[in-house]
Amino acid sequence: MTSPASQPVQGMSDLGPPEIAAWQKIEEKARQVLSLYHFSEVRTPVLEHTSVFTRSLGDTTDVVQKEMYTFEDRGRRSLTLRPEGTAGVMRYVAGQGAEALDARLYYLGPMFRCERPQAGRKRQFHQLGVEALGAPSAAADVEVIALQQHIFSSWGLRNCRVEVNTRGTPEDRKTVSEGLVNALRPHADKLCEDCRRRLETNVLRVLDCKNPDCGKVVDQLPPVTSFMSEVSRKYLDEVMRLLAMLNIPAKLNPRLVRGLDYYVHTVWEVRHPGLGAQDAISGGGRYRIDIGGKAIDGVGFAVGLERVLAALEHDKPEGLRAASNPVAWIISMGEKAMEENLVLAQTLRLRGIQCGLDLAGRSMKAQMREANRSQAAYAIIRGDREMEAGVLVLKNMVDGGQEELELPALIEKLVGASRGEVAKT
RNA sequence: GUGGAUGUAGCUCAGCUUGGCAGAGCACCAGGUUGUGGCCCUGGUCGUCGCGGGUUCAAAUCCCGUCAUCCACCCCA
Repeated sequence: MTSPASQPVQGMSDLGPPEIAAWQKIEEKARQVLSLYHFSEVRTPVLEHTSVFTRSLGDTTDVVQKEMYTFEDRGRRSLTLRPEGTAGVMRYVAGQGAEALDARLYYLGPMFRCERPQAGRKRQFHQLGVEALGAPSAAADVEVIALQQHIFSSWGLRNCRVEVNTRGTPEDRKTVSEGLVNALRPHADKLCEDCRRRLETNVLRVLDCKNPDCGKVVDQLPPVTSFMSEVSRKYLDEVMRLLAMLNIPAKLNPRLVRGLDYYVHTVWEVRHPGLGAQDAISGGGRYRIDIGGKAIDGVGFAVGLERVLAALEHDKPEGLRAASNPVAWIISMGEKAMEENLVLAQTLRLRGIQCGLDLAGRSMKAQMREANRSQAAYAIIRGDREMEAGVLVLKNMVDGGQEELELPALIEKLVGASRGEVAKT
């Protein structure tokens, strides 16, 4: 069953017919909402020059340092399987004309990170990402957060809320980290081992340490925004005010930290309870990325689709798993009838009626059982007996009633039933 | 990268402590019902016990290695 040759690579998995229906459903719903907000899809390659990521994500981030699938191709170029979507989209935008600098784009596809797999963390996983380019404004950030929430509610996602924070301007970074280090150093003895290391490498990470002792120290600190410029504080206030105006339930979380270097001003994250340790289903923020000599401003977010599906499993999948059932299942008795029924199936399908049939010559009972399993609304029975009489038996699989019809009448009836099905959904 | 748990039929799992014929439920197939599904009854099929090696008269069971999955850390979507 699980010989190495029959398994996918570690942390990667197949999506078969049982799972795929839900995937297609959430993709379709997301696309509908995205078009309401006038966003267009972009598809960039899965493989990029490594520098695309090292430059925009930051050389020292964990994603770049220890999670990327990087290798040399035959021309000895360093290539990397994309660990996230923004960098590639920015490379694309930089190659376009100036008018692309206010594009509204989204992408959907597999991302790769070579981490130790666990629940909610695959080595190949899928993200839906949105990038709204253009000069910074709180209103633009809020519009994108509103879009995100709109997509979530189209999926029927409940029990999740947005946490918002700010990273300030690029100029703020230095004062923030100096300020934090100075404020924390006197309490270094109360911090965990990891946080003492973070004091030197990445102070911001001390803020969201899960260790309760570190939390106590952090709670005593002056707010991070106090190390920032007036501009940054105003920007954050504006974002919170507009979110309230749009009735978007968002919580200011001064301890929220986002890992990638390109973020400025607004950052946010969405968590879902009941997902275990990997509970962030979406993360985003405003960014400024320098690429190809251009500085690109934008705001965006990325949603982890595997985690969304896990969250939906937890909430209530209502409506998301409905696979389309055939309208009719055709049952044949005898070889001659089976051939005629193959023709019938083709006729029905060309008329847009979804149907199935058994071509293996199995017993009536077996074929009926299959019809039942397929959840078809009707069974059509035609054997040699019906062939002689020039009729077909149409059986209603719900109430069990059946009638004999000639071919044209049967087709018309099924066309009607098929339309009814479509109208209902 | 660190620490822990698990891997037996298509699925969910028992059996492992103390080595002795490979099991249950669900699913699937057939019959009960000569051409009528779902419910019920009866019967049946399906296993390199994750993989490789070792110990032993004998290994699903004990030992070593390996691969994979899960949980937590780290980090992230």
